[in-house]
Amino acid sequence: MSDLSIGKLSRASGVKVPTIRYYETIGLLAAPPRSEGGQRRYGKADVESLRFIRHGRALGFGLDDLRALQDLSDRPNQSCERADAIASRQLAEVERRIAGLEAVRVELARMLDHCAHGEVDQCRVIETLSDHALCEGDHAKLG
Amino acid sequence: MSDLSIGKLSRASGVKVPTIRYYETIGLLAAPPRSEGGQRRYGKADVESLRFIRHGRALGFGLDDLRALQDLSDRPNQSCERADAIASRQLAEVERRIAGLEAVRVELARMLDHCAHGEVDQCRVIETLSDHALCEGDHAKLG
DNA sequence: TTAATCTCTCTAGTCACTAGAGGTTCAAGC
DNA sequence: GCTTGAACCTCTAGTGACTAGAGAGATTAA
Repeated sequence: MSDLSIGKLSRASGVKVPTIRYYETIGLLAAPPRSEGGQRRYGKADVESLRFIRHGRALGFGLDDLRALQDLSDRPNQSCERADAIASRQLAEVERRIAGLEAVRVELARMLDHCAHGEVDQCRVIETLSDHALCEGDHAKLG
Repeated sequence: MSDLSIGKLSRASGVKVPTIRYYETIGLLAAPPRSEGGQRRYGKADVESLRFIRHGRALGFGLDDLRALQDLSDRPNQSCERADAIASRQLAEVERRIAGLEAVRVELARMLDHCAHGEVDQCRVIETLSDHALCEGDHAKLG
């Protein structure tokens, strides 16, 4: 009802203009009505919707998950089991990534620590990278 | 000299066949000689090269960084200042990501913890996502 | 020789945007 | 009412680092 242009919606929601249009093309945000000249006109519900998405993205949810969570929030009488499941999976994924990055952090720090800051042929940084045996398998994919 | 096919190189290095070809197209791995029938034939140096790359990727380095580090390791008499700089930047980046993910982990855990496991309209998970005010700004981009 | 496996190139798809070209509409000031 | 400049439109292509698949040719073991 408040008749926002895409630029105003962008400022109100913190989501960039091209990103809003992108969300529309993939069906994550409903296509709004248009002005006579063909420009998009949004209402307050769209601000909420985009904030929801933005917050979810900041928490690392994929757009598919956010679509599912949006669908759930539109049907308030359902069990929130599915929402829980999605969030739990995301938490597990985040924990997995933290663990991976932590291992990486340790190895990078050790590399830098042991480097004598001399010439390349004695450089721990490059040496460590070359010598995969020193680390084989102890750091997972970072996703 | 050991005349490996791309499949054997793949098994020896732990890098998938299409990825090896991809590295060749972007100039990260040198184009090898070919058999009479046109198939790629590799030597031991390629195994080393791919292990170097694989280890670097596992540590989160981008392919451009790995190209730079490769170049450095080919010129052993240079100062390793640049290698140090690249690794330091990477360490900082990893630490930034860990911090971001840690904030995300805390919020996801709180969400799930407070969820009464009832219906969607009382669901903390969806509520928290909707209510961006609860978190505004306290978690950075995850990169 | 034959069959199975491997390898070849090429194109297109992934995710979640981002950038740019080239053109149209809107809103504010005069 | 007119002008100007910002905002808006669509469309295509690019990002990083691969991954998937089609359709054809090469290699190798029995």
